[in-house]
Amino acid sequence: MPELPEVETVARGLQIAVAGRRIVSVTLRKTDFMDDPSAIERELPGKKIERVERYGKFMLLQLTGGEGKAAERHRVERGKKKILEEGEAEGSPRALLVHLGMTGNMTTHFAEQPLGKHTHVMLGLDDGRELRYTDARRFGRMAYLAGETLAAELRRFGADPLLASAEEFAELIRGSKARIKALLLDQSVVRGVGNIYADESLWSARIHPARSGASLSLKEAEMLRKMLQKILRKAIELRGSTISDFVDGDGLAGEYQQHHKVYGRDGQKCLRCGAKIKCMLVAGRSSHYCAVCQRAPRVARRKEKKTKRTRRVGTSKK
DNA sequence: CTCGATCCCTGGACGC
DNA sequence: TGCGTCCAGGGATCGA
Repeated sequence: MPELPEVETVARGLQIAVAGRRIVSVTLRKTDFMDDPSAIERELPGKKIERVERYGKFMLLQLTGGEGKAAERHRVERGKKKILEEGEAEGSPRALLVHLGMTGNMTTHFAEQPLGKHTHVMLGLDDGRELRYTDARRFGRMAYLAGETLAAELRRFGADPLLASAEEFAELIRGSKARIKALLLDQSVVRGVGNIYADESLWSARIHPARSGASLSLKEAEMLRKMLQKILRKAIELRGSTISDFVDGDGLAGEYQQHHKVYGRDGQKCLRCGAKIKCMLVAGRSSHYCAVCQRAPRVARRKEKKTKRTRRVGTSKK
């Protein structure tokens, strides 16, 4: 499941593999995960991939230069005013935004290699290779954005956890009554953190996932920031976590899953105190924690005792 | 503002 | 072996 470290891993790989290459062709299969498939078909051919970087859980393929004939015609038709409004004037930034969702990946192939079952985008490159996007569940997203549209999209997201200062982070977290786990997962608060690294950092900082952000002391907020950064850096170093099938551009699995302290360890012993690791739903996500090391807020503690098991009956159909 | 519920989607795990 | 069912997860959206 690609979170910040996994996306960083893929982005770094692609920076080496495809930066400087020009896109010569675009072939799409399923397109329901794209904002505007026709824009992708129209705008990408002729563009050069200047660089590939990570933005939260997104990859940004920064594009420059040449337009396809169709794009040129399209522009002329719309007139200059409209173009400026949409921020597509000459020299304005353009990028292909790629979110890997749960099962997405982007890798280079030789054009003659057979397509995977869930490969939905093939970008032909000027050296004969293909940059392919594969995503079984299509929880990902792909969008071609430029100028102010691109800038506005990027503004929706919060701080990069690796860059956030102590003051900024504490303010973001302590300024909300929402539960800390929900805040960590909220991309408009902090960009890039998903379920695994939220649980891992909360365990390391000894903070219960159901605590309100506002209830954290300055010291706790700073501990959380430090642990989060430490964990993310280490995970990047180890090319992320491979739970089911995540691999980087070289087909290499990540190794950070071997360092998970709580995620997926429910029922096993806490590596710090030996108590049993528990799992509860917080912010709609399974949250792994140690009830001894991470002291629960009052409300949650009461709830934990009362609530046995709320099973929902599936919506049978078909 | 914050919450939970629901939907999207498919592979894999599990029960029978 | 082969069904059916449930579950995972990020994010959008909607109603409470």
